Amino acid sequence: MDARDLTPRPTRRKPGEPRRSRPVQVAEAIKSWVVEQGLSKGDRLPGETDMIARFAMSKGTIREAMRILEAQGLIETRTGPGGGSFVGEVSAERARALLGNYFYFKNLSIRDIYEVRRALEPELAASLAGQLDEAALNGLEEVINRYPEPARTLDEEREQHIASLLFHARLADHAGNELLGFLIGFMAQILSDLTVDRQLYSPPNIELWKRGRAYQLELVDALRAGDGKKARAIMASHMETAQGLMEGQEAQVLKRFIAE
Amino acid sequence: MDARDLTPRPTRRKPGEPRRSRPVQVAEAIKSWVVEQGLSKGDRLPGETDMIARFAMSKGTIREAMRILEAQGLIETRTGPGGGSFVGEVSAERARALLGNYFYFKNLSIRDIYEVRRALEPELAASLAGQLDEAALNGLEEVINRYPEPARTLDEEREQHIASLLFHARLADHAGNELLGFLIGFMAQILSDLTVDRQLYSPPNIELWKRGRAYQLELVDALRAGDGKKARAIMASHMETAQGLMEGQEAQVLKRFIAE
DNA sequence: TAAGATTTGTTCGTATGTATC
DNA sequence: GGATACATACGAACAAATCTT
Repeated sequence: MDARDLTPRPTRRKPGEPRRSRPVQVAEAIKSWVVEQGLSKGDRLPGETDMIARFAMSKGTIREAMRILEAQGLIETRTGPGGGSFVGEVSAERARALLGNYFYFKNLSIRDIYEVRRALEPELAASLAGQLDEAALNGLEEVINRYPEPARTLDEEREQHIASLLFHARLADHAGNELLGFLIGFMAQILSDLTVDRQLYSPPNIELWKRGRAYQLELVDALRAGDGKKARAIMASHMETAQGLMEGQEAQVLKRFIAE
Repeated sequence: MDARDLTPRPTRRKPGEPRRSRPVQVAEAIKSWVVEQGLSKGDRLPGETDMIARFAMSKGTIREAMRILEAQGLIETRTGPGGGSFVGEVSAERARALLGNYFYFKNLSIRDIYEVRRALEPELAASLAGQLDEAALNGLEEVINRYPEPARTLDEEREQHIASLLFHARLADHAGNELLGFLIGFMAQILSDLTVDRQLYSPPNIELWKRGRAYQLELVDALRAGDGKKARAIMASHMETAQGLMEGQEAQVLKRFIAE
């Protein structure tokens, strides 16, 4: 392994730019070094003492840099012999969390989310027709059948909402297109969070439960039959009614909030 | 400000879960503390010495925790009197970068990206009809007119591709729906990166330039006229031809690669 | 301009924890 | 269980940035 001098050059920064601390600079340097070397998942990075020598920085600075890369999901670190830091793929879960931080401040409306869902989910449904094996299809049906009856308590109601979104997340997991799959999974998650945070499951809505369940069963049939057009149509229709019902819930919550 | 004991409790971890280092635990604790307190953008966090006391941890550990939060875009830190760490909104730019890390490993195809673009961009176009003021419309035209003539050099060709994607990013900036806007901006960026990385601008493609430019001019007209249906149709058509041409470029690159 | 106060930034030496052999 | 090879954590001292006077 080459041991070039990796000391970060004192790059000029534009007046507007915030000053970049050394740990940040080191993290950037390590990142581009990894890319240059063409390292990939699982490959080992130089150890702490090695880094200290290469970058001519103290242990503390190096460690802060490593924590930065770790927070972004780019490396993983283990102690002990054979330990050290390793290149790690960013997991879908972490990517969802990081992206979720961005939208945390944005106060998305149900309408915003469904505008995107209505455009994407039917495409996914169509692309999946005839592509799923029996195990996958059974897995979907298992999720649907977790709640064969209308909810009796508020807790059950909440669980039903979440299970219904889980159905879409499962569908997304099987997407051939990873971009499409990720986006749909992400939306299922923020809807899940919103539902819980804003208690969109209250008051109970039997209509939503009945329609949602029927659509999902029909959809699985169409997927099993390999009928892409039908799958797309069912999903499009499902999205439309779900949006209407969810916006209704959102309005109720707002009303409740104002009334207090 | 209350000074409760925030020492992280030694929470049991499941056998599968990787061990969480103290900086990570502290970062999580700070994050949920901020949420509990209802702090928002610009609010100040306790200083380093304060944190050291609250968490009963060393300075280094606290600092590593802060770097983790900083890497996620959740806080910003300044030195000097009146300095310290502050709650900061995650910028769109940072969110794009973090999400880009996830897809870095995934090797998306042009087809994958356009499957999503074809579903989303027409929606954006339609939603923007009649919504943009003259300044915004002129801004869009300025981008289009950066390259009124076909490229003469490879460098110009690359710049034209990127400017064309910038047009879409600008459009996305004006979206009323922040989710939709972010996603389209993100796709413009990864396409931009892919174009440069894989040299998808080579060989020069006059057809792509001519059609793209014509579509964009028509689109701005439709937006100015407030004709949503027309805007949607133009964008849908634009996406379809662009996908075809870009997949052609991708195939050429592949061929060139095999031939070598 | 200069000095002083405040707050983060960086270093180094040492000790401890953890996983492998 | 002991030796080894790693990361992890602590504390005290010093440096740098920035605001105020």
